[in-house]
Amino acid sequence: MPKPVQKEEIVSLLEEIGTLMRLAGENDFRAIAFDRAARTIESLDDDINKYIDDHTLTDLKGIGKSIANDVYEYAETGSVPVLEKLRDQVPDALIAWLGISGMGPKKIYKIHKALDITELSELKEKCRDGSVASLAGMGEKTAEKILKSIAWMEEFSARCHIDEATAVAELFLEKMKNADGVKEISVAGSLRRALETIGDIDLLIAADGKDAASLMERFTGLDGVMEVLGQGETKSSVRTDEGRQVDLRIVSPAHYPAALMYFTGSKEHNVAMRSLARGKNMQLNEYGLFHQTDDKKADFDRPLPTQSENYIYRHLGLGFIPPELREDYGEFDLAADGKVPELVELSDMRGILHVHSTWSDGKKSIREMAEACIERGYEYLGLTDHSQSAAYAGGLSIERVKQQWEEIDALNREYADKGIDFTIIKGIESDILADGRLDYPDDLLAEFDLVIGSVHSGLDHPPEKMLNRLMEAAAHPQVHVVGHPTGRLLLRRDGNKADLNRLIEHASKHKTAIEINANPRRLDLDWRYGRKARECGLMSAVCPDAHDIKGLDHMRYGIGIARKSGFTAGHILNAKTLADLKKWLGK
DNA sequence: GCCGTTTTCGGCCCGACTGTTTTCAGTCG
Ligand SMILES: Nc1nc2c(ncn2[C@H]2C[C@H](O)[C@@H](COP(=O)(O)OP(=O)(O)OP(=O)(O)O)O2)c(=O)[nH]1
Ligand SMILES: [Mg+2]
Ligand SMILES: [Mg+2]
Ligand SMILES: [Zn+2]
Repeated sequence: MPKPVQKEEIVSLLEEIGTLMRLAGENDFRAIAFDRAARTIESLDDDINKYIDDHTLTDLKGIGKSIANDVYEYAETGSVPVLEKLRDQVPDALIAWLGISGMGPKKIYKIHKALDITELSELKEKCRDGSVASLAGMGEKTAEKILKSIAWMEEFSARCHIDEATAVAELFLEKMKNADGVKEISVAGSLRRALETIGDIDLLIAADGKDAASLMERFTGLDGVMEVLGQGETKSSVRTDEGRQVDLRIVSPAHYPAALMYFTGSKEHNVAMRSLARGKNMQLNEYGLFHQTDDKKADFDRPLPTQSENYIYRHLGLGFIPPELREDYGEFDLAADGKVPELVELSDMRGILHVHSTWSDGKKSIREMAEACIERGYEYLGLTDHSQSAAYAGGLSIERVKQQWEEIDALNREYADKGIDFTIIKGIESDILADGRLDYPDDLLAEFDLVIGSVHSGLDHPPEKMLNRLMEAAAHPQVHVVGHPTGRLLLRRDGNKADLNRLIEHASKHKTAIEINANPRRLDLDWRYGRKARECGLMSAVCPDAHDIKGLDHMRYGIGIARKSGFTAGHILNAKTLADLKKWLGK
């Protein structure tokens, strides 16, 4: 029996093979096969070791005999011959060079071979001293561009949080939308899909051909544009002062729907759509959906009607797929059967859960937070300050809890007297202690109307132990919601590696919800667990985890993740009316 | 390397921009 492996190990193993293959100049389709296999393993929601023990990996899509045997071999021996051979051929250090924009596998391998260098520092040196420019197919500009790209890479991170990207996008939208000739304008790319982190910001404009050039000029000349990375007739890219890349694509109004679909992606969704089209003797690109010519190219003289994205899905026998679902992560199965869920919307939300006040580490009083909720049209606020062990965050002693309840009671009476239809719910975000117990005696916990159990300490516990803590909390009769289950901080700190598929099964069984923490630094539970969660009938809650008033406006990002998860309003606790929520909490 | 109610071999998404080239490869979206 081979020793158990972690899913993540296999994923990075396959990714490394694929990447090194490309660098080694292998057939790209072979490399793509390894990438695809990695994606399949990554999306597995049961134990990979079962497939390894039973030798059934080839049941999975994109995994054939060859890759399956590589994985079995790895599980047995800890190494794979094909990878060892590739490592001999291509130094691992070259993988870092792929982060330099404008540098792909061909250039990297060529420079590495011709100049016998592998380190980034050496590459910089050889760009400066003219060695790179003297290579065939390269020149002065090549070397300059490499140096510039390395500088960008070292100064700015490749991806950013979604709130930062949203702010950049809104600024550019504002500055472009009233320009002469703009007929339509939209955010596209990962931001439109509400991905948890954003690489660059993609904008699409519909305009007549005569206006395109002046719009491009306007875009590349905007305040805050530090550098123009490229400028053509239909698309341009710039870098902002903050180091974010913004791409603009301009198409004529007739092409706008197809272009919006293309530019929204994801790449994997696009590839799947285009393959589907070919399978039906049609060709899909950013200009539309077309019948085929005899040599299976797009016949631009024979377009199908595409007045909206929806038309394109229809022609391909699919229901409309909302942008958030376009990740090639199961949406085609849903859309083919007409089973795309009616996704939850921000306007479905009736109340706010998981908010901190000055009683613990929040910046605003209960009254201030409550009034901000009222202004935003919410019916209730589930106040959840930190519990007593969270000394670092001003966690509440039992005595303070009781004092807080008095303040809440007084505020609720005041709202009732004034005829304001708003209720503050007595809640707590209780630490899940190292042994899985909660942070107050059960009889006190029972007096709260809302208990969120979250891990804030012992973050380095091994996966199995962490899972046990989370499962124990989920099974605790007084716990309603498990908070930010992995504890990840996007772009900063990986979350714990507990098997969340098992937590989801367990929580569903005990009728405990798992939150989607809407803070753009967390967005945890991750949307990739949505399918599993829906299968298990898990409830969730979209929680701002707000420590100040601005934090309440993070709800939109949490809703994005809830939609990516495939959740309807029926899956979300705080889409319930207060009466229904109370019924659920009191179960 | 993977896959198949049009196939077990021959496809695998498709177009824009750049730089170095003299007709296109490489990279990116
Ligand atoms: N058909 C096709 N479309 C692509 C390809 N690469 C990118 N696109 C489309 C889909 C992408 O969502 C869109 C924008 O590209 P980006 O590189 O900005 O990717 P995206 O925004 O999805 O992710 P990001 O957060 O920017 O890394 O362009 C491709 O290889 N083929
Ligand atoms: Mg993008
Ligand atoms: Mg882009
Ligand atoms: Zn917390």
